[in-house]
Amino acid sequence: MATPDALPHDQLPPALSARKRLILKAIVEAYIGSATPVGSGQVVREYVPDVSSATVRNEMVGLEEAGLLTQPHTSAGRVPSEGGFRYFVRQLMEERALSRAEQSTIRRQLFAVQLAREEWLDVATTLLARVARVAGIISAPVAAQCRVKHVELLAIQEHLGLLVLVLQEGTVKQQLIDLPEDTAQTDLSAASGRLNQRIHGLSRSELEALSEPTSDLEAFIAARLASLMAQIDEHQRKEFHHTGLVELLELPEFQQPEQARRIVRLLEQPEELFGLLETLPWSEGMHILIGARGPRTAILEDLGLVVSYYGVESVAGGFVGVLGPMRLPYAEIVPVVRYVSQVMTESLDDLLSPTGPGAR
Amino acid sequence: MATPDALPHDQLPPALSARKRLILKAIVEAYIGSATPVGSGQVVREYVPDVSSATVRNEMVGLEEAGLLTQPHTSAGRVPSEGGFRYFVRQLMEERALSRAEQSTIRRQLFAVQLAREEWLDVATTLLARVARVAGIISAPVAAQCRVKHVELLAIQEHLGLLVLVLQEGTVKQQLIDLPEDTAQTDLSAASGRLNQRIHGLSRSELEALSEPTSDLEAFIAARLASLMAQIDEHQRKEFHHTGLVELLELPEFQQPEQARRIVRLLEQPEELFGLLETLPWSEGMHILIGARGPRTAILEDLGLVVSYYGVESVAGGFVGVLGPMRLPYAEIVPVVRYVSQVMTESLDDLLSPTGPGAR
DNA sequence: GGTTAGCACTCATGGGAGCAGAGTGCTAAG
DNA sequence: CTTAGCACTCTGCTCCCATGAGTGCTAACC
Repeated sequence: MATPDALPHDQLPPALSARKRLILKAIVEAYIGSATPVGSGQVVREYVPDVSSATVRNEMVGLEEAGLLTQPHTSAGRVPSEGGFRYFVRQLMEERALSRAEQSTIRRQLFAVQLAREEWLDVATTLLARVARVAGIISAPVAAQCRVKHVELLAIQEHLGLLVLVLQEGTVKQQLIDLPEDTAQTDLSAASGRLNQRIHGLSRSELEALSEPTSDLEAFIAARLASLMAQIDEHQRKEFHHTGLVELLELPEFQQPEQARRIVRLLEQPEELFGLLETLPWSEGMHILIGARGPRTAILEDLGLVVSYYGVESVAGGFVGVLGPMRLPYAEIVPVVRYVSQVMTESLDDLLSPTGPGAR
Repeated sequence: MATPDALPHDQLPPALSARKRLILKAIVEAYIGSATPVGSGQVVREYVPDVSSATVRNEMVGLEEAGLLTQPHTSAGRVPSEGGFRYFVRQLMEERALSRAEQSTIRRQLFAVQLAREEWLDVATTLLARVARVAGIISAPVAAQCRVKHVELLAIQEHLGLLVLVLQEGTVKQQLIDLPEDTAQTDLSAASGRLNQRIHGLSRSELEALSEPTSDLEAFIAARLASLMAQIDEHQRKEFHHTGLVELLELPEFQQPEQARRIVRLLEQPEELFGLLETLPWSEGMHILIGARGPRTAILEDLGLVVSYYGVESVAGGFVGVLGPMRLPYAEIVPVVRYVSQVMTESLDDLLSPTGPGAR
């Protein structure tokens, strides 16, 4: 099957006259605001008062031939096509700069939960939701191999122990395990203490490759630890948070039950979304995906996705961003997503640095 | 404001002839299956072949006068009213018994995650979703005060410690905290060891009332512990899981965007649902709420809710159940919800008993 | 040559009118 | 008390038409 993932007009955007660009920008902005087709009259009235509607109409014909606009039917106004939105995002959009106040709000909230890493993604999503207003907000950690920072085994009851694992990025996981025989807490502490000195910073596979266990108990702990880490690596890739679904369903594009179900499915059963995110190169940071362009992005038909990678590759990280209708207010959202991911990366760096967060 | 929470015909259900009951049962069952009004012809054809449709019509007039049926319009069939559904659930429904196989599936899955208490509610919801087919499934832990089983403080870095708290019902919570000064792990272990002997089984408020700390460090740990427990008590009441939203949105009753939004809101922003659940007396176990009957249950208009309490009052517990359209297949769902909550209670009992789960 | 006024054309939308079908309520007979 | 028969009611559907928004084209204008 051919993969039309890159259309020619997208690699080399068509050169447009200044006025065509102005009109396209006007139409996209108007459409983002209203979700209704934009007519030549409206463009003149609200955006380009110094030409006539007939001129605008002539230009619109050109824009339509360039594949940037479409007409739902003959006597409706114009709607930006996928290509039109992409052109807008790349060439026309003027990103709104974040104010000092907005920046510090974001920064404050994300650093506030730095010690409660488990709630981090929830905070990030609600933060995005508040700033970006209407939109489905997603955040998902990326499946990097987790690495040990510290491990401890506590005896809770006879035969019952609690394995506590602190990961390098600051999250803590634990699991109740059956203890092999009556084991004193002191033995457990000693064994895990010795183990700690050897496994700091190791991933699951490295842990398993570790040789020469000093004692049976140590080997036992290491085995349980490896199993827990395998679970985490497996489970982490499935963690996914979202907010704003209710607001999303109030938008006109989701009044048709079919469309509503599509976006609910995407957010509630995010496997497909994960599959898509995995294909994005991390290095580029920001990604703006608009509509379907091939089998992989078929799920994004009529939708827009603004995501950014955060974190440190191969240690800890993931995606945060906004999913919504194709007519997202990109000029507002892009800077917010960029800044949030940036602060999240900083915060992670902070925690991963040897001095720890107390050193700030 | 008057609270019409109890209508007369609900306290004392009207006495109906055997045939009326038969016909009502037929109509409710047919409507649960099809979501379309049921005509006299259909009743005769599919449920009561030994009378004529005219007879059924005559009986239906009586049922309508009793408030158990309604007519969407003159020439449509009958639809059960809220009262009709309630009557059905109380008097007519024959609960489908769970097979051995179903019981053991439920039991196996819930006990399988006994050691990973954090995933418990997710397992419960997906379990219910699978058995109950189409419906929004909820599970929410009830805000009981959490009680200490064991506490441990680990030094992770200079100035940075990890407070690990095992709660009596088997869940584990942890928090990174700043350590007061350079403290050796041995000091921490000793202090938390001493503390453990005194705080076993205490709730937050009891912990705070605890007198005579043996050392500064011990007092410090106790204070941080109390703060963490306060957070848990606060946060736990907000935990809420659900599944099956996508399937729910495919039902005919949720094709109108307005109705779809209502149920999505209920599941995504469950505060209102919590408010309702809190008013239910725990002692009764099973609750079947049908439609709106007063200010409190206004959110349930056109909806049906089957929930059961699980757990041990004032220690740990919550609600599991099914939320969906009013025409839920109650005869299928009620036994499943009952059994699931029963097994969850057992599993909790098991864990709370002094011997622990290993003793099974 | 680009721009604009003028105008015919197209097409979605919304309001009846007419029709078929389902289901009822009533009446009178069994 | 039950039931066959029948008139009646109401929805859903289709067809039709008027309305209006917005276009595309042409010819005049600067």
